[in-house]
Amino acid sequence: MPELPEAERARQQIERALDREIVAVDDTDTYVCRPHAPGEIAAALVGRRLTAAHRRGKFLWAETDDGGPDLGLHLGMAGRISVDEEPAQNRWDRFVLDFADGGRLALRDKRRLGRAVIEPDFSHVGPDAAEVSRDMFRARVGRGSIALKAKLLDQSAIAGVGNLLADETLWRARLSPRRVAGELSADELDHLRRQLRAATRDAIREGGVHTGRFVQARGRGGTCPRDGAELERAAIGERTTYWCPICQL
DNA sequence: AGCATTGTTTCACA
DNA sequence: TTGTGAAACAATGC
Repeated sequence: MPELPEAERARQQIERALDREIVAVDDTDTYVCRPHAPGEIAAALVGRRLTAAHRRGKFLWAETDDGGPDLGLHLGMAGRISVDEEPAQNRWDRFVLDFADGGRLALRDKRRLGRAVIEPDFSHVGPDAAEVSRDMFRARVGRGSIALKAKLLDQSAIAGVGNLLADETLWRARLSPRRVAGELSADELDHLRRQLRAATRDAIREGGVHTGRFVQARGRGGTCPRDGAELERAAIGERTTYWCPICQL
């Protein structure tokens, strides 16, 4: 599920858990909490409160009071943030904060590719895909011999675009995922950035990347919503990619 | 049974 | 050293 729009939703959930005293932490999933040992995150957080929730791309973090450490969270391939919901049945709550008021915040993740960590390092994460400036976008996306689709997925170039949002954006921009990133013109890059912002904004408003017009058509191995052509399919950047061979050039 | 999967990290190689 | 590509990771769903 989680791409930038879902991560933004998760950030808003975390905001509901601010300013409440943390009385217990379940950090016993050593894979989700790696490289921390069990109890390490708990020792750092018990007695503190979360004071602000932030996001860059798909990476989330919360500040804590009294100069405490930041808590980094990532949804991985299937995670979501649940606040004040009943505990999940089958041990899908991989990381949990319990609050003094009886509420709780959980990283609920059927797979275990989500992540909880103290003092997260974002030094290799690029600017947020929804906020990146025109000049920054040209410089970071419009370079290299890599396929354009793969460049959009590179979180160190710009952060937040996942497989579905990439396909949706490229379709809107009428650009082929196979184009070489470094060979796009400045005009094409500006246009791509506009379409990326629009696709992201729409997805946040409508409730997720699944609501995208192209994503919906794509799932059913279908046809281009614009011209009805059979969609092309291939692995690009190690991810399954769909595009319209007629209108995406 | 086998394969694919909305993500990230790590490693090999040019 | 940098950029690129591929595999590993965990668990579920089709």
